[in-house]
Amino acid sequence: METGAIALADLPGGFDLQSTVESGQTFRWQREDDRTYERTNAHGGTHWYATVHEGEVIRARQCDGLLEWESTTDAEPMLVEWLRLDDDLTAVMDAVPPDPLLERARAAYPGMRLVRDPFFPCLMSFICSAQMRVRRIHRMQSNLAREYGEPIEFDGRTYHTFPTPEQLASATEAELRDLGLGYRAPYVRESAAMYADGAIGPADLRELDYEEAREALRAYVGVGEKVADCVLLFSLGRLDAVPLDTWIRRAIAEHYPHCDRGSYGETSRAIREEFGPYPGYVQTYVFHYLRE
DNA sequence: ATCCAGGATGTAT
DNA sequence: ATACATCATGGA
Repeated sequence: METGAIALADLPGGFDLQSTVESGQTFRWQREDDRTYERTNAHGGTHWYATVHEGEVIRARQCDGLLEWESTTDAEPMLVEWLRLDDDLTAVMDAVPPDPLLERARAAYPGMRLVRDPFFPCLMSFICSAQMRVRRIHRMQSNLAREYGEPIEFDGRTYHTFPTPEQLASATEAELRDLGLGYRAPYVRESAAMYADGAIGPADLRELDYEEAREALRAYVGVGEKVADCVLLFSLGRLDAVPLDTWIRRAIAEHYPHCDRGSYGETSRAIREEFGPYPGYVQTYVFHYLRE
């Protein structure tokens, strides 16, 4: 086992592990007490979380100004990438427009960062997210990993990789429905097969501008404008993407009715101007704030 | 029981 | 382009 710690005091804007990995951006981190996304009375902040990527297990917790980690490999570069520890969060926060709702949301979770999740698990997660509650989306991804991923032993516990596109494409619709995916089962199967078969991926998407990329992602089954925005924001680092989900639409109706332009595309443009130079960050703070 | 959840799809207009 | 019904499932 390799271990290490990242000093958080040096990070501009700080960091908060719990809100970052339990704010509905990523569904591949598991609390070691198996209570991820459950409402708890605990103060939070010192839980161990675990994730698996490319066959490597990483456990991390935040304690005394450190992000401590234990892993099958040197986890520091992965943590920096996945948790966007390279973002200047101070600059992001300073740029939040002086608006009551936005400032309340920003102040509610100091140190919360966007994530930079791997493309395929992110795509599958948000295909599953349609008309689902956050905790259930997380449960669905855990079910997929347990049933179709590869088990890895680490420090006396069994972890699972997220299934490869081929592994998910080989599942039957009935099997996926048994995991609680409901009508999203064929979407997951079909889109996994598409990606395994060479459909558009991160490298291609990086060459497109934001709205082109959003449109291109809709080629996947079960991916509309909103899910595409989630993948662009939480995986591809398009910080201008603003997923218009039920919570944000509610906020628009209540606080920014002038931004409701009828269509998704036009409302998106209007709200991106309202949210300032880092609209994706602001969206995620508002979402987490309203949902809690 | 009834309603709702990080919506997308197919169909009709 | 826009409006509408329909799609599973679990939790409150």
